[in-house]
Amino acid sequence: MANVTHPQAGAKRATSASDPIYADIKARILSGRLPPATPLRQDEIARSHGVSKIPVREALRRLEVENLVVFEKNKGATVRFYTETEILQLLDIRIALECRALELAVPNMIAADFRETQALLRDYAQKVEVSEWSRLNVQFHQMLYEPCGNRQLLAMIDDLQQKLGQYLRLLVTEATGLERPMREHQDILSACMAGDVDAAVAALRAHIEATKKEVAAFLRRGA
Amino acid sequence: MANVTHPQAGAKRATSASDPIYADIKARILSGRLPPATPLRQDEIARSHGVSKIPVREALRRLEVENLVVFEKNKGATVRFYTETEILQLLDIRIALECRALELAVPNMIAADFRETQALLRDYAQKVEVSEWSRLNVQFHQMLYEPCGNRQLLAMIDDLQQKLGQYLRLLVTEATGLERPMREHQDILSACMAGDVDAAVAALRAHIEATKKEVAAFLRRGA
DNA sequence: ATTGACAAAATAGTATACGATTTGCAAGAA
DNA sequence: TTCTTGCAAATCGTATACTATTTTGTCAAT
Repeated sequence: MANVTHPQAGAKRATSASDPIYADIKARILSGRLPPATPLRQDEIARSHGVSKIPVREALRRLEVENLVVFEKNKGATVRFYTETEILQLLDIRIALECRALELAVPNMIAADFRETQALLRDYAQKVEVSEWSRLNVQFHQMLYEPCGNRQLLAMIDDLQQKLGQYLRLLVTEATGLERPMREHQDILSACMAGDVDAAVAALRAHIEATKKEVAAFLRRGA
Repeated sequence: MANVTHPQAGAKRATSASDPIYADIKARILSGRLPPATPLRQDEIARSHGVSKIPVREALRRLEVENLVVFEKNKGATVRFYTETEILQLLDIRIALECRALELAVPNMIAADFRETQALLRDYAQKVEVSEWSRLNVQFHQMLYEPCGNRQLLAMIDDLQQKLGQYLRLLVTEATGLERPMREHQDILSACMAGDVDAAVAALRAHIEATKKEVAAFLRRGA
């Protein structure tokens, strides 16, 4: 079954006209520049990218599968929004995926991993800019999971992070402050360094559950 | 943020020409009728469905995002295959998602759930047809997770099951026999009925890990 | 003023058409 | 024979063009 010479092996698929359009719209949705319910006019996108509607539609169909846009027959595509319930459910899925990734990663971590992650946490504590917090937070989590060696799992985690970021970028950091997350991050890392898988997973789970509670409160207050 | 009147709320999107094509090709890939590396000729598919290439390409782009087909520039789409490593990694993701779903589901289970699931297991034991085993197995798992109430999570589990089924439909049941899985299924259900979340999750995890070992052995033998 | 009907404009969806790339095959050279 | 080389056919990718549906704007009747 394994077949190294087959085209799809390493294959960064050569680019088609829909690829840059796909990437552009996706980035704009995930960054919040295209808020939920924004209509995505095909002619307009086509014109702005200097192509016809066909690659545009292909890009939009791809985003549809990723649950980032919604098609309505003869009305076109709009940026999808997630309900409060769905956002909280995504956090439950985060717990599943990230705990598993960490569980698989801990046995593979080496000294260099610990050094780099520890250094990241130090930077984290010193940054004052709120916009940096979010980026560093994501990076911390990625560094924890990366040694798990399961690319598909890492991709799913990344996908979730981006979707949630679209809604939570500001809140979590601003509303929460840094103390709790920082303390929890350190707990997780310490358990990893001790090689205690169960403790690390428990700490991570508690961390995400705490985040979930904050998010739930925030959304109740009417986001 | 919640908005019941918004178009995308309940929204079964009205059908476009690419929908039936998408569904057809997806079903044929997942059932194994279109084996990995099969080229998917756009003109041919278009002709057989009585449409032009455009809806066909949209369908294929959707399948590409789902990792079911691969595009190569100017060569078109082929059915994607997963390597042995990737299949085993999918099983690791199964552990993550299904254990989480069960954990969330157990507290929501009611007497009727137990009755139906128990009945299913009895049927299971009496069926002789191998083809039925696989279907009943999937159904058993779905019934366990359904009370978790997280549609997105259930959809992801279903997606995984189908992708794995494409490769493992026969093997797992034929190579393994029924004794082990049956015993493990009963263990899981008993723990659920006792309301013991931890025991249920532990039993499920052991069940999937055992499956993973069998799959690994099967694949090593050269599937 | 408000509503209803209808025409006009905008937009979506898809077939057709065509240039570009790849593939298959045959003929000739090593 | 085996390896090039060079068409010809097949196939892909996308622009153009046309139809169908939805939205918008206008005007008359209430």
